Amino acid sequence: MPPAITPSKTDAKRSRPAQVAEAIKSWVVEQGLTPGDRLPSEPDLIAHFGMAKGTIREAMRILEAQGLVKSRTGPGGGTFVHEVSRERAKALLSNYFYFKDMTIGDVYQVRRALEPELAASLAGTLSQEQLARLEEIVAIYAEPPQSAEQERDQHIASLAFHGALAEFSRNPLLSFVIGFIEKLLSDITVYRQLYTPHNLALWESGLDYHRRLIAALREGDSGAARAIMKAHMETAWTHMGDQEAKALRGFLPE
Amino acid sequence: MPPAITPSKTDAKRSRPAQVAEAIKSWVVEQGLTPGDRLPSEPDLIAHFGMAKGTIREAMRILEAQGLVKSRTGPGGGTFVHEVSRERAKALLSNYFYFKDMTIGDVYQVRRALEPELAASLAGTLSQEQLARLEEIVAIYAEPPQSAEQERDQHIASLAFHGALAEFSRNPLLSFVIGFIEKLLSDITVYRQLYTPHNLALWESGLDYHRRLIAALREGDSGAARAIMKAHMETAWTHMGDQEAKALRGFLPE
DNA sequence: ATCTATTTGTACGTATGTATT
DNA sequence: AAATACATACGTACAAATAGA
Repeated sequence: MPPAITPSKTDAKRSRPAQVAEAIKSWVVEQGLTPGDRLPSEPDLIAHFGMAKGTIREAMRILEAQGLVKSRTGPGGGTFVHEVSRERAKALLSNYFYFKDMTIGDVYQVRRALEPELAASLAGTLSQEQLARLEEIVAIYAEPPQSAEQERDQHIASLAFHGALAEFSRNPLLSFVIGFIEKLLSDITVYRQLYTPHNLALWESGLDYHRRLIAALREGDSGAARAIMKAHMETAWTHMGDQEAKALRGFLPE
Repeated sequence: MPPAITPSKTDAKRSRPAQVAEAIKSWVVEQGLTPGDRLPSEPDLIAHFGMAKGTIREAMRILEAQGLVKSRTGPGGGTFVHEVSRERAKALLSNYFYFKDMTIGDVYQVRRALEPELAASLAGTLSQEQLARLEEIVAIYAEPPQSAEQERDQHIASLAFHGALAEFSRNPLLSFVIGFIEKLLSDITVYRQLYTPHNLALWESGLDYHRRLIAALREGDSGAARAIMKAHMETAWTHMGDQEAKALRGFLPE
């Protein structure tokens, strides 16, 4: 059942493949197709739109680049509707910020507002497995780092702690934004060695915050969770120093 | 100057066009190309990668779908690096949330945390033109609506007020997230007639909040701006009622 | 394990737009 | 107005991958 869309609509400006991609997208929405559903085969689309193979394929690539479909070869193969993955969405959004001058301070302005809210909303909602997962992560930086490499790994892990909290949230928007922030900071740590020069006091306080947070989450003490996270963010914020002006730029992930 | 990347790297899983797109992307980063810079011509890329035209073109479509390049025909034409636009980034991110069950309540949980912060950070930083723009927007809903259509337009405008504030921010991340939220709510209003059934008291309070906010922003009173926005959000939040459970879904914009 | 059918993936040559000079 | 330089579109042929007999 090929899409019932006219080949060339009023938006004459756009390229043919872009128009086709758009038509297929609307068709998917109209039909209420869900992940796993199959799109018409390449030959079918060629016949239906009356266009060349290359044109149809380019359209498919557009949809694929957006993470909306995935193709498989072979019998029973074809192109299938695909749920845009979290990772894909983060990567695409990173492209946008690549061209922006964003500072660590900018990121923390958002973190300070959102992370306490996340912590509060998570209190009392986590399963034993999820709490255990958090403790696993904390264990990675339970001891002071012995090398620069280990210090970096610990820094990544402490960011992953926040990423895990984000994943546990039932609020897709809050979850995504905090997860994206974690990726931003994590990428910058990996690609640019931009992590706090070792500071024993800061490391100790961070560890303590994370442990107290887990306790508050386990006990379902929403107010305490919020307060702990708030203090955690403020501490990190005040210790950022000159790094806050540092722009994070220079990578186009995928 | 063709990219100095090997045609087929270790990631054998990905399709050829995807690999080429990735190679070109890294090359752009390495070369430090900026928006407006030209990529090698199609024939050059074909020669360099030793691949067929179609393959190269599909790669270009991938980059174009991500908003990273734009092509022009004619002499002096070609494919050019392009800054990912705000609109494109929002559309791509919308694709992600299309598959999520997000409620109005979820959106407001984030709004309540971010909007007051935005308001506070904007106090005293706005130009006369920007303040005038805000007042222009407020004028649209200065009088009670006369029709359902006008009511919708006013609702969109009051959302645009927040969108304008977001655009005025110098924090790209905060700006984008709030702008994206505005788009989400705005789209849902247009596509689903999902706006508050008319409530004169609520309309009046919203108008009042916006006006007082402009005054606080003009006077540079950061604390007042934050407090006003906070109260504004809380009021809207408490008046949401049963709508907060309503999922916003059903559109794949571009 | 081999063949076979199905469906996407790649290659290449040619023709058609489109905008600049 | 015409030539030029570039992307865009078409059509066919063949290659690769995968599931099933």
